[in-house]
Amino acid sequence: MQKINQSVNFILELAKTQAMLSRRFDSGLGGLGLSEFIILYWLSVAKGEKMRRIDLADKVGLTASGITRLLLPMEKIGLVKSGKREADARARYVMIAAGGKRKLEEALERMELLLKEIIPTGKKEKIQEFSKLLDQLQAQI
Amino acid sequence: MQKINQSVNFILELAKTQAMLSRRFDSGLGGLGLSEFIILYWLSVAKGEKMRRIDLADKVGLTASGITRLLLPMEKIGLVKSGKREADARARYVMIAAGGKRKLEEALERMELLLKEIIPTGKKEKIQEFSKLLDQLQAQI
DNA sequence: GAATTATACTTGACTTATCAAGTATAATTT
DNA sequence: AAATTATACTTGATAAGTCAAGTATAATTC
Repeated sequence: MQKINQSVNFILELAKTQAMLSRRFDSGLGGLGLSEFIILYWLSVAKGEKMRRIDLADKVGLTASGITRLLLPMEKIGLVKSGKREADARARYVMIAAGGKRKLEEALERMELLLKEIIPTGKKEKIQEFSKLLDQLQAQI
Repeated sequence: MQKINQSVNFILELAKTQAMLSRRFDSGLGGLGLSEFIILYWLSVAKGEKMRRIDLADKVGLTASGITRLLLPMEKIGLVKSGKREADARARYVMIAAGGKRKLEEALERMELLLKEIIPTGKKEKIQEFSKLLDQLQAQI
């Protein structure tokens, strides 16, 4: 099974990095899982601090079903709340709740600290460049 | 929750890309999940085509427990097989089985096709550079 | 060489997602 | 305006992992 394609190698690296990072963040964000963090972040920057579930799924990269499942316990413990949508009865808004804002702010600080240890200072520019590349890849998946 | 740190943004992009990619690969590799593919790949390039579970876990980026759980059904359907290790009775070898080799080869072809659609031809060099950076990040996690 | 500590692996209980199918509403076609 | 198709969301069944704790063996320390 000899020489490996560079693109395939990239997938291996990406998968490994993500597996390691999500484990690290799941246990280092003050009780917030990485996915919960990401959801709260997108809600916090959304116009009116609310989004349709489907748009949230799109931002996060998960399925609508996955979002439903993640939001359920988050709503139960007061991180988010739900609201109807007048214009379209199929959709429901999700909003970040007060508890979610507090948790997010705390988690953001912790994440920045962790990232300081993980990402070498000199690589900041490369990181930004790669974020753009990832964006382009997403468009093709 | 204003402006976002570039490193944090990178994490969001990475998580999203990985979520999208693994969904795509899970359903596009001829019945092999992405993690199964990765496991088979590492076994296929290992010296003697066998590895200790712990070394496999390290290569893949998952926990030993996760590897145990993944290998169980893979062994049952003939993708891998297990062997003892004479020198150390704590460890067990995993080996790629004939069925695993066939599946891997097929999956590798499919993945290369998918990646041709996803990764722009001009970005090959960037991708390689990115892989190296990911390697460096892993060392800090 | 006995006791301690470390390593390799597995297991129970649980979480985080997936897919396929179902429900309800909205938009489009005829 | 009735029928069809598309969208937004949820649900049942299941997969893919995690962590904490347990078992067995190996290595180290005293």
